[in-house]
Amino acid sequence: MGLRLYNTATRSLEPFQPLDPERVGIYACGPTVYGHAHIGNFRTFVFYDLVHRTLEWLGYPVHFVMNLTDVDDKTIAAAAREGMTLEEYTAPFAESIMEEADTLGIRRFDLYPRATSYVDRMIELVSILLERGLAYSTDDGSVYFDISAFPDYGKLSGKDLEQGRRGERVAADEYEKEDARDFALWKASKEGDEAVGAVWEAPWGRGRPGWHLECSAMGLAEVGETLDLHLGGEDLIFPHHEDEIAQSEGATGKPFVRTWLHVKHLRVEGEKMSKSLGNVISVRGLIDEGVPPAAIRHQLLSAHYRSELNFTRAGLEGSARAVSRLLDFEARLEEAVEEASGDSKDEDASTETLRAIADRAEASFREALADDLNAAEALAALFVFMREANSVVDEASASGLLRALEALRSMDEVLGLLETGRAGRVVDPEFARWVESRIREREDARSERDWQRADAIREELGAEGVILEDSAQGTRWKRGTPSELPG
RNA sequence: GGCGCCGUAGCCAAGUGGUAAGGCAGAGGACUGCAAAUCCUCCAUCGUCGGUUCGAUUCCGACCGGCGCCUCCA
Repeated sequence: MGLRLYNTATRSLEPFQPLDPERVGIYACGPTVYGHAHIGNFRTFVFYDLVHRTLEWLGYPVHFVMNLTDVDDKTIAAAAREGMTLEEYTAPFAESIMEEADTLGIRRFDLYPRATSYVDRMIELVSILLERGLAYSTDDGSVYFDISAFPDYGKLSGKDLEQGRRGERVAADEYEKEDARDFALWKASKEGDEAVGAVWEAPWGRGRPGWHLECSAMGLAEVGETLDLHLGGEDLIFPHHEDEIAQSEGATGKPFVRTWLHVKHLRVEGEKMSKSLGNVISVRGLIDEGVPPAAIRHQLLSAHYRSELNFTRAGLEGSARAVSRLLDFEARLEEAVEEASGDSKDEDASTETLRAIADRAEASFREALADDLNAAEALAALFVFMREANSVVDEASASGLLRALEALRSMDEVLGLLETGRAGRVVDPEFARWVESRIREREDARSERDWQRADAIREELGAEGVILEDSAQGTRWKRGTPSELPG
């Protein structure tokens, strides 16, 4: 079955059909870099990552662009408060967001354009819209989009245009809009703007671009006149994306976006995350507390992107355990492959069974993703695979085990849990040498059946975060996640 | 008020017109010197009330409860 996606514009599942199969063009609304990103932002970014990885996994050549908004009211205000230019103020935030994204296993997209680098394009767009009579400038040098000239306005969000009555309350408005629903393409400069360098020369006056304009400019410039996919948080449907459509289509005369994908907001411990509730969670904070990044990623992937996700502490612990099992599973397969290739086990029934298990798992995994990127169901397929494979690992031959390992890693190309989780188990070599020497001492004690000494060493290692696993092939060790450690 | 979404086991969370995936937690068992890891077994009738249907958790309606957008918040 081919990929099907839920298109916000049509409110239905549609088969995915890129305009150009050689280059799938995707634009995602990125963060405003005026502060640290929170876990809600990262639900969205992890979703972008899921789209990115899934399409590539399915074989599509993807061109994926996510913008960074480095000029808007809040950014200007914050920069002014700090006495900095926009550039100086936003740079560190952009950097920290990228770092955290890396930590969560969000693969780099192809391009991260910044709004301030595309102002020329925005001015061009406004000129075209003015020429075409879709926009008007006002005495103060601002420019507004004339909604009444764009009949499709409201189609994406399903707004009833007759709701806001034309002309009403315009007099009371601080701007000189002709219609309360018109939106700014260009804002005439104010003193604050000058101080932080948020001012550009345009034919109709000095000022700065309106927020919605940047995404049209960057999308058109870096992806094309018609995007295959445009992604964003659910809150952007109106007015941001509605306005993007009006500007872009008004300027090009072509459909701007074929499929709109919107991700739902998350909740924290069952409540809306908000500054007033004081429950805004930062990824940086979680990581500093010792929460494994892979656990965060797991929880963010555990619910379908169009449903609300409840981000909780308890869930984080559960996710840490789940990821840990996945890592154990990979390690177990690797070890088994090594052993099996040693004693050249023959192909047998259990090998065939393992191959069948892997095939079936990949098939249901693929089906889940193809069905509107159902990551929760894909995860279920992976865990069923893990249970079934674990039960035959000891009997299978090297070729069967390799097939299982290949399937596991293939699925992780999309989920990115192993690759993210492995980073948490890296230890420095000196520590590893110490652990191994303690394990050898414990082996001596065990061979003398000195259980007390053996257990004492295990406890000593446990205090350092090391978990031991005795098996017929010797003792394995791993570094445990906080939730697995005593205390 | 307008548009829309959700209510599945202790927690998280998929899904289907024909008696409900997966994860975490929990109970019992196998394995183990003891553990760990792993495996096996157990643990829900799907907010309430009606309707349609041979049959509904899944469709329709009402109600109760929670939530989103409608103001440059992902």
